Amino acid sequence: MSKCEQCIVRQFSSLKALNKDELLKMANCKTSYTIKKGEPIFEEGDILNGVYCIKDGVCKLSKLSSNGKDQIVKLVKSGELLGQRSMISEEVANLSAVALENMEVCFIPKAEILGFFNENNQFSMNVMKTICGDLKEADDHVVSMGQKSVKERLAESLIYMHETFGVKEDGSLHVQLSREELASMIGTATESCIRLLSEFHKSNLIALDGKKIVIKDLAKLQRIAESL
Amino acid sequence: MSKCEQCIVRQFSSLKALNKDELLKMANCKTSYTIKKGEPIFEEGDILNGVYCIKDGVCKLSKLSSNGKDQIVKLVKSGELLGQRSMISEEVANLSAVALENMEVCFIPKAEILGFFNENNQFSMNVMKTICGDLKEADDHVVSMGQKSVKERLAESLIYMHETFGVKEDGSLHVQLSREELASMIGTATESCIRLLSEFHKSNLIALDGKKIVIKDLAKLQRIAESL
DNA sequence: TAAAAAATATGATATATATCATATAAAAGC
DNA sequence: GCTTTTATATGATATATATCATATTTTTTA
Repeated sequence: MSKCEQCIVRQFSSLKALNKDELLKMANCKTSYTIKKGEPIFEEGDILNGVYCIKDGVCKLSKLSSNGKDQIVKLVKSGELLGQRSMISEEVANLSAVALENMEVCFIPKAEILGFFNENNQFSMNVMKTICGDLKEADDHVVSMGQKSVKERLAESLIYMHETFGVKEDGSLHVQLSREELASMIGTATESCIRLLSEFHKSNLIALDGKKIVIKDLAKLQRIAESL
Repeated sequence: MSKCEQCIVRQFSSLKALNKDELLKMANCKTSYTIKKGEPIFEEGDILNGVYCIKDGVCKLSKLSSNGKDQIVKLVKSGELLGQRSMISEEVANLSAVALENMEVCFIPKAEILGFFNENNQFSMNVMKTICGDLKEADDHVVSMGQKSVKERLAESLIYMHETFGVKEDGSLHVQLSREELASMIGTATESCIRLLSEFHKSNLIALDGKKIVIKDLAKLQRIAESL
């Protein structure tokens, strides 16, 4: 069993506040497992009796709207924690988490986390700051959705993926979404999304090769995203 | 100076966890003031050196989009706290807060709140739960904005105002927004908002009298909001 | 590897929504 | 109380986006 000490999640998440003892305790109660591309980590409505540490891979957080379609709310990458909100609110999950690539995650039981809350003030503070950051992002997301056109939102999403998850050796976005998923992130019809991608391609803003997307003119995309 | 003990904010917010001593300390360092309809409590970019308790009145939280238009993100009523997120994140305000009616608020300095964080675990936990609740609301808001039509969102907003802020003696919504504000909450053009209100009026779902809106058929509005 | 299924792409068309114009009504200022 | 300004309302039109249809490509499965 690995000791959590060198884990990427520890370096990037609230867990960096934990001391050696706490890490050891955590290592002893965690469960590690792998999740294949396309499989859920949890689904909306599930009771989460703890949090998930993402050791490797990217997943999408989405919610089913009453019109029967999914809206992707956020993408989450390795180093982050999942399920904190539901655990703290003592509510079932509000969003579903589905793997976009093969993933490695660890599950840490609620009791353990609550223990850290009581004993480690810095850890509590870190969690609080993370959730505050999520809230700010979500508010900004609402503003985009309310005020920007689909084209602007597509440009914005491409930039977001570029900046947050980076590119592969060949320069293509690391996160590969299907056109349907990209549309469900932007809040538009799949066909509209495809059409706008073609348009960006024709204007030489991006290159397309199957699911691969290469951003060729970040500056111009940025101007589009900012309604300029 | 009032002692905070009987204050409505204490009854409804995270502050309910404070004991008599803490309330007294708070009463001694708070500043109360009134804010007239249309005036800001704070604006995005402001440094907030504390939190605001809303004793009376309703305000809107909004953010300026790059297209030059405001998006209203949330409405906040008496009994709630404002500015917690910015204070915890140690960032400038992400949203502007503007009074929709005459308001009475108290300002509590940051140092005081941080003191409660350290000494009163229940208070910290309450704040955390509040912010988690806000995050859930914001995520749900993103889903609405992405998946619902303007008509559905208008129905949804009317229901939200009805349920959250209630009605006056004459049955009209307690919160009165201008058509422009309502549009900026839904994320649409003012004219579109006006047209849809007229349509709801003609279909006998609502009654209109100047800024007053009376919901006449909540069930049917609910069905519209749910895309049914 | 062939066949079937799913994803991507694009055209034609319908619909929702934005924009511009203008009229009327309400509110604010003098 | 009258004038000016601002908000509301509605029509005409333009534009963005959704929907439906169908072709093509890619992926999956047998």
